[in-house]
Amino acid sequence: MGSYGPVGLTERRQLILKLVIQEFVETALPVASETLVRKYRLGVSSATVRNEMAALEDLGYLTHLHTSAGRVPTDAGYRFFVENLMERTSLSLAERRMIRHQFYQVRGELDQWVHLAGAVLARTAQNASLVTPPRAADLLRFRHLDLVAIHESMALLVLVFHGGIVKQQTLPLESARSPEDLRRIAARISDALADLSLPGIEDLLARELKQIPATFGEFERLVIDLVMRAMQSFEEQAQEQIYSDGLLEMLSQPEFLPALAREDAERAVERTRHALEILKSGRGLGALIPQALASSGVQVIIGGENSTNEMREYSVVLARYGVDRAVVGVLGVIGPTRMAYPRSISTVRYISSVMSDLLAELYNAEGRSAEGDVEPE
Amino acid sequence: MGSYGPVGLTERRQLILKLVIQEFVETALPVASETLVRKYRLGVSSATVRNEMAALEDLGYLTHLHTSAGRVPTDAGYRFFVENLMERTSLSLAERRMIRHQFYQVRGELDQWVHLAGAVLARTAQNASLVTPPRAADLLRFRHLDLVAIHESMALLVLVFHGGIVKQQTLPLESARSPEDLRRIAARISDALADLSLPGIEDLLARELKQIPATFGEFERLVIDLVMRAMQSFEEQAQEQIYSDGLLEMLSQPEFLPALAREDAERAVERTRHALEILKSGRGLGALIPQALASSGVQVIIGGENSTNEMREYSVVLARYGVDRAVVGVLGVIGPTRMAYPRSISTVRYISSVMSDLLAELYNAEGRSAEGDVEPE
DNA sequence: CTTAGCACTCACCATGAGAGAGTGCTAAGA
DNA sequence: TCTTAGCACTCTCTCATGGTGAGTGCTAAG
Repeated sequence: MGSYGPVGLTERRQLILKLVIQEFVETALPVASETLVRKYRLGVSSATVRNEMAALEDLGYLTHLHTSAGRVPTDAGYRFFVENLMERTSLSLAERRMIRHQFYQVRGELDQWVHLAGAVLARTAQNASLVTPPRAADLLRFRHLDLVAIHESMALLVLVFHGGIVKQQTLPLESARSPEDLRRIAARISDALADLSLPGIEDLLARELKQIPATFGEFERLVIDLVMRAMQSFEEQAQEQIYSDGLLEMLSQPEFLPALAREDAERAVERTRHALEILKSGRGLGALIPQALASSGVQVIIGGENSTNEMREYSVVLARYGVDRAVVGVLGVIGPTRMAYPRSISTVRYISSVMSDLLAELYNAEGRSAEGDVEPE
Repeated sequence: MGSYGPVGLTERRQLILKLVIQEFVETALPVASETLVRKYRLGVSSATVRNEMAALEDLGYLTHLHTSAGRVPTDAGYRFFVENLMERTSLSLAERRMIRHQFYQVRGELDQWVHLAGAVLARTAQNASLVTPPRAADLLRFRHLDLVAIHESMALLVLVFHGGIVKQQTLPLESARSPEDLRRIAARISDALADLSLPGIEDLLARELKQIPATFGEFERLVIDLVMRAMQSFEEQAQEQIYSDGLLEMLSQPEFLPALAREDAERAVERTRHALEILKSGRGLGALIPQALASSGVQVIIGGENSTNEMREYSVVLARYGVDRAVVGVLGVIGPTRMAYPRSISTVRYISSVMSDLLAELYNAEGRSAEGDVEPE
């Protein structure tokens, strides 16, 4: 009985904190001392539980909105729960199989991975999801380009970068050119720029300028210029790109449903708009991405721990995915602070590992999900 | 005074109907007889207006929710307004310039057009927008393919179809192949399949089978098979693809804001969820697309005119865009039946014409927006 | 055909009472 | 010293009530 936890909390208090959180996460209703005693056969009276709750409140782990309301966890309470009390679970075998299978079905279609990840995250964690597309770990590197004539005065420039990234761009033609001509030019430029990053291409051009018989003609220079501009703009917008899904799943949480939430229905509407704005604009989320890219492991940001005040009522569970030193991205779950953290965390961890495996195949390398302990199928 | 409108409505009744609709669209509040007299100096008493309103109600153009509430247009009322009363306006020159300019900035990036169209439609009409990507008018036609080695046992297959549609797909390699090898194979297949549709490719293969020295090796056959499968799945999912944007703009309409809408705030939440579901699932929208593709001109579907009951409270303004016999798509605006129809219609018409012009450049042809009367910049 | 006048209908709002849930405190018991 | 029964207290939620105001429908006179 006298055993103390990490922060001087008796075991019983830890148990009560844990139960309060579990109960609140499940019902979204403030939890009463009586409820705990009844539901979990605590073997003590509600008065005792009340005393313990009061202590937990003094310590900052719980609050209540008014005198006669049950207890609700604070951000600090959730934090303690996530770090010390929570049982680490995995997704069930059936769920993992199902998820693997879905990814297997689109394994050839690289551009579908991000969408699928977003959809699966959202459905599995019953919250909104965010996924950044896989990006070159350091600098974007050129792989290949192709020129396709559309008609006499217009061509399509197809760019392929490392990491399976494909971009398309139209290109006006001064004069008609034969397919063979275009093919030859494309091959020549592809070979010249192969595996170069943007600075690498700049170097190449600088060196090439000094040679008397110029390697590239005017048209080639135009194409290379377009390539560079595309790479430039791609790198600039790379950070901002956050794909998100599962708005509907998140809005099914009682926080957004006035029928269940006791408070005024207007609050629910405000929250909905707010959530929409956050997901659409990415404000408050953008700052989390570099942070998640820098650290390994699943990151949990709870409510007010967010840098922006806007995110005070939301928690975010993030992980990196990808292949080290080659291509990386971030994916995660966002929802109200009252979130099933164990499940969100295991979902994020698992999908991160699946995405990493997929990318590893592209790179012929070991996948590198955020956590070392990847669950195998 | 004795002049009669198309359906036996006196001119004064038509005027009153028009004013009720204008007023209701503006304020979202039921409009009272007194308000009309005061605001528009009708020169008659409110009692007279009430009599006229009662007549319009008998004719099915107006209703009111309860005895002591002002009048609200019915779907039939809106329909009559759109067909007979509404003044046809255009977007202002400044707006058109701005929009053209935005499209000009992404003119090279084909894949941005749809997003931009969605964003601009939504912002200009202050409602949600829907845009289907441009699709081949009849059958998808192959233009070109390219093979890029990623590593020894993996290649990227880049497919280019008519209409600037680009698809990517990974392709496992049985054995390592040199870039030249891949290039040669890609060129051979590209030439063989150029401009063919799916049935065309099937024909080609059937003919080719009869020749004793097979034109294509095993690997080539594999690639062609992938091409065919990609074309197949692309055509299958072509109809379903509806991009939508502007949810936030639509949710700014008073219908979704309990603060302004007098009714219960719960209704606002329900509506929000409902709108989300419609836009996300595309249920009720999918049916409208073929209809819009088939007819030229701006289509207006008002409330209950929608086939699905789900869409009873929404109106949709749609137009086709594209290049006849080559590539076409549909774009439009969706919002509550209480919608600024003239503005929505002119927005849809204008953006349809801009998109058509852009596509026409790709095709070296005349653009073909839904309406003949394209406003020039 | 128009309109002043007026009764009537309803939503809306503030008020207040009553019920119920849950706490905090106190004092007795182990 | 810890636990607990008992109880007062607090606060939300709900429901009923009556008053107010907006707006209509009707009637009868101009």
